[in-house]
Amino acid sequence: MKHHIRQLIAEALEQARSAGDLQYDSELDIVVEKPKNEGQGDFSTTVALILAKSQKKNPRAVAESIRKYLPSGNSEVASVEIAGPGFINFTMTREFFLSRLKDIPRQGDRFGNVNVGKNEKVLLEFVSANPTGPLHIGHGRGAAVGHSLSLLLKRAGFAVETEYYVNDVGNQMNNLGRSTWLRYRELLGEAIEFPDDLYRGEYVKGTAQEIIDEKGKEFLGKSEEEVLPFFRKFASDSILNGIREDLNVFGVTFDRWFSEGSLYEGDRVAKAVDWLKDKGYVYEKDGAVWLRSSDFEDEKDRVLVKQTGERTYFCSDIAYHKDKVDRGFSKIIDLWGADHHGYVPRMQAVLEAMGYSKDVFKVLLVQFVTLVRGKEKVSMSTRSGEFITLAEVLQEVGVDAARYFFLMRSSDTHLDFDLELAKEEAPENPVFYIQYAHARICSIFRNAGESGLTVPGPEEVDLSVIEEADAFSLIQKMLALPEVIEKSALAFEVHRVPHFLHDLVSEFHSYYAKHRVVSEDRSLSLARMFLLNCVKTTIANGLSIMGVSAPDKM
RNA sequence: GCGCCUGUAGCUCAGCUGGAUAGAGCGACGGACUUCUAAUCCGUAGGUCGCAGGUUCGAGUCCUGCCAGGCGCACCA
Repeated sequence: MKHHIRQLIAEALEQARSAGDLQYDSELDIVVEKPKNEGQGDFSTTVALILAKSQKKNPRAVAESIRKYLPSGNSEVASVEIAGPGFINFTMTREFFLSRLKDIPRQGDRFGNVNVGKNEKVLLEFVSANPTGPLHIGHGRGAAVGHSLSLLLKRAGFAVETEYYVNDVGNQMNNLGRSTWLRYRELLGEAIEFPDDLYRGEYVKGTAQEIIDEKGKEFLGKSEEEVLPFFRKFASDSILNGIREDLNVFGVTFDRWFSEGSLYEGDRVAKAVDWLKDKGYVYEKDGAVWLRSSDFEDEKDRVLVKQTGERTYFCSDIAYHKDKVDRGFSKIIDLWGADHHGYVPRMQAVLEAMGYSKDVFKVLLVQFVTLVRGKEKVSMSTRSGEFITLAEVLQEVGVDAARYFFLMRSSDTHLDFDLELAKEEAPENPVFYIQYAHARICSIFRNAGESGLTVPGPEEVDLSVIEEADAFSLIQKMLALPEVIEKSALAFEVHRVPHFLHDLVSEFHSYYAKHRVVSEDRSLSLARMFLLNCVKTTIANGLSIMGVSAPDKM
């Protein structure tokens, strides 16, 4: 919608320039926005204010020379006015909004989609929690944000693929196997002193019990070397399955589960290192192999191969990201927990060392989640292995509330997740507030159906009977969805979607309270049903980005 | 000590690439159900946008310094 206005302005500017009224050469960024206050029109632009300086004229005069070339008094633009220091305000006709409103049912569940992505291949990696324990609440936020971001980017026209990187090699896997082995023996009656540096969580006992159930005591008496491969594999498989299950329940799926171990097949890790070596970014020192990451923005060089000959995690991560690039993605997005932010510069350095421009690779950091119950903080201590799992939260508050709460704040602020509020089926709970609007509209339609009324199609409906100002405000709000999707996708900011929905729904509830939809006036009833059907579609599309259901009945 | 994120109403947070009079929810207070779902609506109160400078026609938004909180600063993953 704003694009349309922007187009009008661009044309007027061009005419003003060729007529010699204005001189400028650079591409102008034309900002169109919706004025906050009554009486300032439906759209407004600041181009005149921005141009004024280079024109060495006062902004109002610049505005006037633009306005000369702007259409007005036609079927779309009712009037164009200059206000304040030099704003150009557009007032649109009702027909303009009503005809655009009809696009909503025509587009249905595609309404809101845009094509700023131009089908660009994007790889979005998120969660990627190590298979050494169940997903906790922090992973939940990453999962919700990542998955919704992928849905958002798709709606914005990007060709997105999602991926979970499974860190299934390395010392941590041995530790997990060892932990399980110890618990196994403990459960079978042995007295065990459990070391601090192993995984102490309860779930390890669960895994050990599974082994007992399946295999009985057959490992007892054997050496650790003998049994470790089995325990390691069994435990990580079991945990990874659990993670998959939790994510399924949460409605989060991935296009690909990428195994770190698979990088070692065919020596892909070594090849990636060699490749960087050829470019002169790798050297040996103190018996270790280093990447000269300080040539880029990293503060120091990083070890790729330890003195022991083992490769670091960073090393396989290089191979992994090289693989991503090799697969033809022109945009690579990683979603990490904020505690990994120190890792960003070195990964950035890798991509640059590989010769890619900085904006190919983007790390999005998701800040921590604090669980609260009303006023009380729910304490979590990772050290003891006692943390709140995602599964527990889902059990308590449900998928919809959890997804909404994870998404409603900007990812780079800490999130207070109020369990008490999330599970409340009350107006204070924003998820229910929005879902209720959808259900309410469905309910109105059911009711109208009893009077023989069904929602009319865009070709048959007569919208001229809609005159209320708040209906037009509602319409403008709905028609903003494409812009919301475009902007939040380009900024990678999913939280704008729930904010948009909350605003929209609030206008709907208010409209509902003031105007009766189904009345004796048949054509007015039909027109309003059409309007509400558009609201319903807009809500449903917004909720679908968040992975929150849009119920017909509550 | 260095780096990243954050500081906006009592609480939790929006504020889109700087734009017209800083917004919402919760909480508080006061109203509205014989009427399509009151899981809703309407109204009132509540702010030196952490502090101090700077940039400019204009700053919550950009720059510098300081203060406070969170998180990092491994030949761990």
